[in-house]
Amino acid sequence: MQISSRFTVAVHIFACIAAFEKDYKLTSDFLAGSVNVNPVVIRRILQQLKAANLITVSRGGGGASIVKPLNEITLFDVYNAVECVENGKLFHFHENPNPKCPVGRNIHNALDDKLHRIQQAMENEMCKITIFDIVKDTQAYIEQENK
Amino acid sequence: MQISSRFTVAVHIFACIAAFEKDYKLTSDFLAGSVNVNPVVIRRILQQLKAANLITVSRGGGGASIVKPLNEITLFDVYNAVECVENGKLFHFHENPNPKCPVGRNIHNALDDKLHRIQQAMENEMCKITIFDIVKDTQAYIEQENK
DNA sequence: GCATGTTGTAACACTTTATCTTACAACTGA
DNA sequence: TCAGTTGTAAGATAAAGTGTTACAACATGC
Repeated sequence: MQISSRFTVAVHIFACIAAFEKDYKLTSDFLAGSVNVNPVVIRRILQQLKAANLITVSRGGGGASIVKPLNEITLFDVYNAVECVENGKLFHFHENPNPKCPVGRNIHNALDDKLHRIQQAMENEMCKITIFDIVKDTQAYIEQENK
Repeated sequence: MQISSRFTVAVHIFACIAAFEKDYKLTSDFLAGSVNVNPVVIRRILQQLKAANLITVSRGGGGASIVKPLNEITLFDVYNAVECVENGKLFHFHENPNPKCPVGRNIHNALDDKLHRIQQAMENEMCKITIFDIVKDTQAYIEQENK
């Protein structure tokens, strides 16, 4: 199964805030319009990003804003914030290998470190990419349109 | 969401075949006993591994066997064979960003290559690990038990 | 203080996917 | 021919993702 679209939606939200914070109030309705999902979906993700100390959301008044420099927020931070995988484990290991079978009771030992290495490789790459990179490239594509 | 347990089950199957092929006939029932799932689940995975030319399954007679040297089968081969993600895309991108919004119509452009890099990092690591590594380590753990 | 707009969150519906299970025809080797 | 096994369909169940409605809590401007 794929990694939940919450992740790409969250990145989209950051890109929107960065692009429009000077000109608009970034309400869940506004963001929902750009992402094209229900505002409640946006609010739920905003809550997760807020819990991870990546953004603030103004109750009552409305609007979200980013609390750190864009180049200090990595895709891994966002990925973690929106909890795309259970317990941080990318792979779902079959639950009950047979302990009476020599292979069954040792497959976890033999495989776990390798699965972990694979996951690490992915997460390392996520750490290398920041929201700033996304915002910069998005702007570049937008400017390219205006030529 | 996590990557389907079909993947770890498939690896478990390889470990079993390698460990027991001299002493037992590797039927779906036997494998199901070690993995601790329904034999039909095993058969379906065996079909996928067979379609990827990694194993053969004897109809009628029964039993599965591996068709290549263990060190020529990577975890990536297995992962691909059991189709853990749709269209080979690890990330589920939200379907309909708003084309009327500058960010909405460019977020795909700005993000796709980065998601691809992340996926590549993971797949590269998978390519580095072979079934031989798993089998070897499993045997090591089994021998350790007998001390 | 009140009206207005917004957030935070619960509740529920719907869809999709994974996983499990039963059943049985097709096949193979003894 | 028989016994054991595979291949596969069909349906059950469970879990997660996603969409939607509703509404209390809250902040701000007037």
